[in-house]
Amino acid sequence: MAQGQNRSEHTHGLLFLTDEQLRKGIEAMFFAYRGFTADPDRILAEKSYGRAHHRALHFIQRSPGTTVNNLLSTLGVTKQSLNRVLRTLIDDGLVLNAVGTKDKRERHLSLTDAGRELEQALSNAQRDRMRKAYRQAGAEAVYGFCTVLEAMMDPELKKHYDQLTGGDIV
Amino acid sequence: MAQGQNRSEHTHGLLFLTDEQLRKGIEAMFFAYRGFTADPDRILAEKSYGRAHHRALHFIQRSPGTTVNNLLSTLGVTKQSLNRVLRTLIDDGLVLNAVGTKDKRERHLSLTDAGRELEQALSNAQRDRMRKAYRQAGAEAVYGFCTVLEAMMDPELKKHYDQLTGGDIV
DNA sequence: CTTGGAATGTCAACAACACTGACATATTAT
DNA sequence: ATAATATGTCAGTGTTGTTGACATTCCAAG
Repeated sequence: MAQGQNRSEHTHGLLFLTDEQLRKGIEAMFFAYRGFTADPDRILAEKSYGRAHHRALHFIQRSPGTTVNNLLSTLGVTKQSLNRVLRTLIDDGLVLNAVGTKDKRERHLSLTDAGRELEQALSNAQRDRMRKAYRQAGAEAVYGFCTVLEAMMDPELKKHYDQLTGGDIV
Repeated sequence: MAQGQNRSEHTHGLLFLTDEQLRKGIEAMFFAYRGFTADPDRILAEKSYGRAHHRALHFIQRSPGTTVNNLLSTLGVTKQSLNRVLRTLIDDGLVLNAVGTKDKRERHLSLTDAGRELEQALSNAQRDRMRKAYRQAGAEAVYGFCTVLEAMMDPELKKHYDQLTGGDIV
């Protein structure tokens, strides 16, 4: 299917992108995302948690002491939706909810030891797959991988990403 | 945050992957996937369809005449879940459901003109973002992007992907 | 030709996770 | 005092996934 032409586009740095090539990239995203979430999903199912719990744990771990509002805009869900998840995590003793010292309206979220433990288990599973994929693909590919993903983000989401990662990946 | 070291890892082709770097890749997938689905989601919301409808339309367009069972294993959902979606698409006149000629148990799925029209609108929106990201990132990056995504897939899903794409991307 | 199994469709119930809208409370800012 | 902010909560709804059960249709093997 015109693979020679495709390769030449690649090696010559030209981008004559056909709909077919774009469609392949779309399908790659679809199938890869399934793999991306598969391992944590298995762990979560055991503890009757869902993906939403994983996301909350991840970003709380990533920004300990973050406020509910900040987490809200990072995750891009409604407060009711986030609250349902946070409620169970707090009740189960995985997340701490501390009243702010400067502004007492704010609640600062952090993980308990148990919360860190689960977050670690989930992250390890996800990182294992990511590490294998990285190793298999090679450093150049990883660099390109992140570059394209960053270019795919909505500007508003990119801000959150940059804030978390310091704007540079790999 | 040790970016000089990161860059050297990249340029020297070595992969000393820290948990921090892997975590960044994970967040890139998370934020990018949100952007990836954002544009089709807006169109779908207007017509009160969901992502599941988009996926069905996409893979039926991709393999016209495919059977329900094949679609089932590609999408990785239960037949009840898929059937609910197919039902509405067939009733709304977007999908055709033809009894198999050789094996009359099988149903062969294809798009009507209206179905093709919606699928095109959805795909165009998604491809536009993908195209911009590809152009912005460059050909080398695109190649790496697909390589890493492919390495991230479950072997079972990779089969479906290879079957659809012919095993070579970009 | 009967029978077993495969492919499909459908019903019911349920759960996760998103949404909207409304309302309460505490706190801070004006 | 009053307005705005940050958070929490209640109620209702929708999409998408799940299980389990059951019927139908049809192919293929005995």
